[in-house]
Amino acid sequence: MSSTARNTTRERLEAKDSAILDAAEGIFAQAGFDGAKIADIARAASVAEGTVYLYYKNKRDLLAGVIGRFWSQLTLGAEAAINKEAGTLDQLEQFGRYHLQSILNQFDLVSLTYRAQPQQAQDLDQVREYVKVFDRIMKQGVDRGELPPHTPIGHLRDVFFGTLEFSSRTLKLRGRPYDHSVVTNLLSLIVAPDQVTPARLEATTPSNQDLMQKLESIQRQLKQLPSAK
Amino acid sequence: MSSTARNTTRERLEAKDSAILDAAEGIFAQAGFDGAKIADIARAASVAEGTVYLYYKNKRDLLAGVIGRFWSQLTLGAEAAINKEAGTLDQLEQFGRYHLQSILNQFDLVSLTYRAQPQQAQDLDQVREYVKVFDRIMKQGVDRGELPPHTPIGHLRDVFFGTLEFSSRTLKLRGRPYDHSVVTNLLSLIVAPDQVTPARLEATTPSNQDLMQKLESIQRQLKQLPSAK
DNA sequence: ATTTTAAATGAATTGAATTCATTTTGGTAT
DNA sequence: ATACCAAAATGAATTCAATTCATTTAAAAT
Repeated sequence: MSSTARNTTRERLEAKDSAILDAAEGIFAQAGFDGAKIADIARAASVAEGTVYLYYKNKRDLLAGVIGRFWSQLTLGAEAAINKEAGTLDQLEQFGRYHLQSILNQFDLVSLTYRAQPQQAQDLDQVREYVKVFDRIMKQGVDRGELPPHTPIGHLRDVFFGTLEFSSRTLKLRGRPYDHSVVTNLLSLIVAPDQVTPARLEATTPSNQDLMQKLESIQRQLKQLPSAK
Repeated sequence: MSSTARNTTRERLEAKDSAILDAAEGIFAQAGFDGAKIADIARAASVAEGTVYLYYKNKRDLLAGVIGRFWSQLTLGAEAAINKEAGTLDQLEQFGRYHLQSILNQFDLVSLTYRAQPQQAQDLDQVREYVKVFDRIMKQGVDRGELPPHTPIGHLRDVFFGTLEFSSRTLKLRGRPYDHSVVTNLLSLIVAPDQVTPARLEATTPSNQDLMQKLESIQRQLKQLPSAK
């Protein structure tokens, strides 16, 4: 078996796998999990019913494959949509906008993500990867000194994704399209200092050490200025 | 047909309906939608399989019945958990705490609420009723002058429920129990500091806070300078 | 007590997921 | 080229559970 031959074989198999996922994605999104028939998926992928089971253990596993690929692609799209040079607030806005638009466009698929008890923990691996995009932006924001040192990233992550997911449901329910004010409003809660509130302050009350760090960070920035403006 | 007789008949039917819902709730929660077998539910409710279909058109409809009753009860529980005499922030905290605890305790049932494409719009009627509890608290807060006149209640509603739902998923995923800081943190985002009762403000406003805010504001201004960075 | 109507039953039907004995295909060695 | 083998694919047969329905049982009305 030559290496080239093996490659073409694998490519052929991957193409078929991909065809099955494409078909399944369409049918799942259109008919829901229960409504989707393996027979239909097989037909749409131009394979026999039995073939589907060579690639996926069962219907649930097939859905997991579709969902996993979907979130992987979403992660790639997000990386592309975010300007790494921009400031934290801008990056958050780009990500928030991208996220809300995406989950609205693919609402049916997203809804299938958390169908009752994801059997395998690793069913959500790709979702976790996606969520890390937010963590990275926030961490960078703290490192850059654009966010308070003790920003509760974990909590804010739940606020960010939770709010956008719930908002997408609300919009869908009312037959409304993408609404940028959802993102704006959310960001104002997450990053705007003017709206910082007592409990949040309590959670993030900076120590004198934090203040010193902040001053040093400002000092470093000042040094980069050619001249005082 | 005497009025007493009709009552006992109806009561008997309602008791049976209730028994079916009880059984279904337990089995759906334990086995998920697909895993739940009508045969098991019927056995648990001590009725024949066919009887289930006299009360509910099909399995999906039965689930809708379970979910509807669940959220109705949650609404009653919420009303009971909230002290109407208390201030807005306290009421929100009571509701937030109640909500998070409830959806954690009944996580499996809650997960079944938004299973792919709720067929009938009215499947979510009870959820809407529940959500109104939040609206009422907020509206009262605005009327009482405890919240700003233009508080975006609709947006904040999505933040409130979205965050708590997502947080509950996070906690479950990590095998963590109820965590009050989730509620505290959320409320700090939703309720602005100058609207909070003076006592609470005094208790939680440290002086370093102001310094930190000022420094951050200076830093943001620095970033705006053309030559910076 | 008899008739009528409603409720309940569970065996039979149906429909779709999954399996598996068989066939086809593609690669490798002779 | 041909024969051979293993991998891949097929789709008819099996299995499992939702749903239906002819029949029985219980309750209400007369």
